[in-house]
Amino acid sequence: MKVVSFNVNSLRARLAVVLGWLSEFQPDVLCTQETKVQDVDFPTDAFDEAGYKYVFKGQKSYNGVATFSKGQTSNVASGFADEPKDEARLIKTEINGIVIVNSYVPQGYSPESEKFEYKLNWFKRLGEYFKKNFEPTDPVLWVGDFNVAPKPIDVYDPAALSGHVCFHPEAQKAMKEVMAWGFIDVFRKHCSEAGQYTFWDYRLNSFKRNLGWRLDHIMATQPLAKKSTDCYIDKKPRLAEKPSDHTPIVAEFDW
Amino acid sequence: MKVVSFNVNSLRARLAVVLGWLSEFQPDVLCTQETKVQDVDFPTDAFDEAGYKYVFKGQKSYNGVATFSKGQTSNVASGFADEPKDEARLIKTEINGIVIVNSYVPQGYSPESEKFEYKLNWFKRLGEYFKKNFEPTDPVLWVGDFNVAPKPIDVYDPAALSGHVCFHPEAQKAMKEVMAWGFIDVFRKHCSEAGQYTFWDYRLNSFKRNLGWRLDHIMATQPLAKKSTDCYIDKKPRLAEKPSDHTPIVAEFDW
DNA sequence: GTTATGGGAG
DNA sequence: CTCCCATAAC
Repeated sequence: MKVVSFNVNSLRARLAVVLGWLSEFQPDVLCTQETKVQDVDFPTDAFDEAGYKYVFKGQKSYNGVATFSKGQTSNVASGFADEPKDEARLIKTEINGIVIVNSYVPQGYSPESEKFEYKLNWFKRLGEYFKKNFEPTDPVLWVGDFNVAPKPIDVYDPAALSGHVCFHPEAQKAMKEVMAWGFIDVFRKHCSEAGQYTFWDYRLNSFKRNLGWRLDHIMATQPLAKKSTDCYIDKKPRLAEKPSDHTPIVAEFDW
Repeated sequence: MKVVSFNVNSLRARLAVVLGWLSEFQPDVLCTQETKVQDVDFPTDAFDEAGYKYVFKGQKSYNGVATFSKGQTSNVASGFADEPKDEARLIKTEINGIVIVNSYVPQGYSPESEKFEYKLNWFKRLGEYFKKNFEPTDPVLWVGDFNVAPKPIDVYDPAALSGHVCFHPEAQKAMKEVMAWGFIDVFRKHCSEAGQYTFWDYRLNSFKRNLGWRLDHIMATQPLAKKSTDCYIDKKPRLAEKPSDHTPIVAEFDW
């Protein structure tokens, strides 16, 4: 079973890239973030033709998540139960006996801002969400753009980026506390290399110089993690005609 | 010798269409209007690669003209000599012994507006320009988007469009007075059919219903007109991925 | 840089 | 419907 996370930076602007990549890569599950499309405008037809099921939660201009799958989806829910008016950043579904939580964690703007507080709190709420709804012994995947590079090895220049909202001790701690419930970093199970990134700023020619960040993750509970056979970042979509600033991360499971 | 006029409605937005069409059609001269690009941003590299020379006069957002050619250009001049601060609507060059005046005549907004006065006056100044600089016995081409359909046969519904700035007796008269100096309508020399248009409004599905206007013209002085062998409108670019609202008009000369 | 928006223009 | 712009977010 092949599961992917990909921040598409507008699903409609990236439609050709996403469809081409789906067709070539044939993942079982594709979790996308920053779809930037309202539900009413979601391009369902294109994915019907591609033979994928979909669940989505979007809003105008910003955020938005969508999960595509070959197999049937069930028990779909979006956002946190207590906060129906939240931004479109979380969608849960069950596919093939696995709970898949697709999340677009707030970026946080600056460490002094309210948005950063919102980010830290969002992680906290997500931690409570897992505790309340699942057990670490369940097959659960937490997937998406976390807007956090967990360790110095996960950014191109830890010294220069020190204190950035996506490489900030408090953000790292907030993420770690969610992890502590029972998640394993599937990528780091398979690869301990430096220089492995999923995001490059559009500016500065950062992709060509590999000035990147590892912000997109596939986390699995123990029963799933022990069945993972591979995890890798696919940089091909970043070389497409209209690349996103993120690139897909792929995990494979014996499931 | 193949000469073309094409209002591209943004040269940069239409770059792929224009390059593809150039490569397929191989005209000797291509006059474009509404390039909507400042000279500093002109996409010279793409046309260098395509093997075309270019002369251009542009401005931000609106108007702009560019003439492309396989052969060498000389004696380039833009605008009217007396009005250096005019909009970028006229560029003259000489190619292969022919004077080529590429013009984007003001649209005129509404018959009551100052812009319509400007349009009528622009034709008048152009008439004086020809009188002052050339003889009707010279090989001169006046080419471009004139924003005038000269006769009822040149619009899809003369009754409904009566009084429109592009089908207005005063605009038609102003254009006719420039013609009277010594120009022949090369298209009408070869084709007297109705329903032959070069412009369709993006709205209303007008292209599919052929609700068009013949606004783009290739006019020639006698020595050139008598050597014209064909003149036709090529609707293929209007079927491209990103069509302009205009389509090219092509003239061929034994020259 | 690249996406989005809304307003102005045709 | 398709451009342009300015602004905002990342």
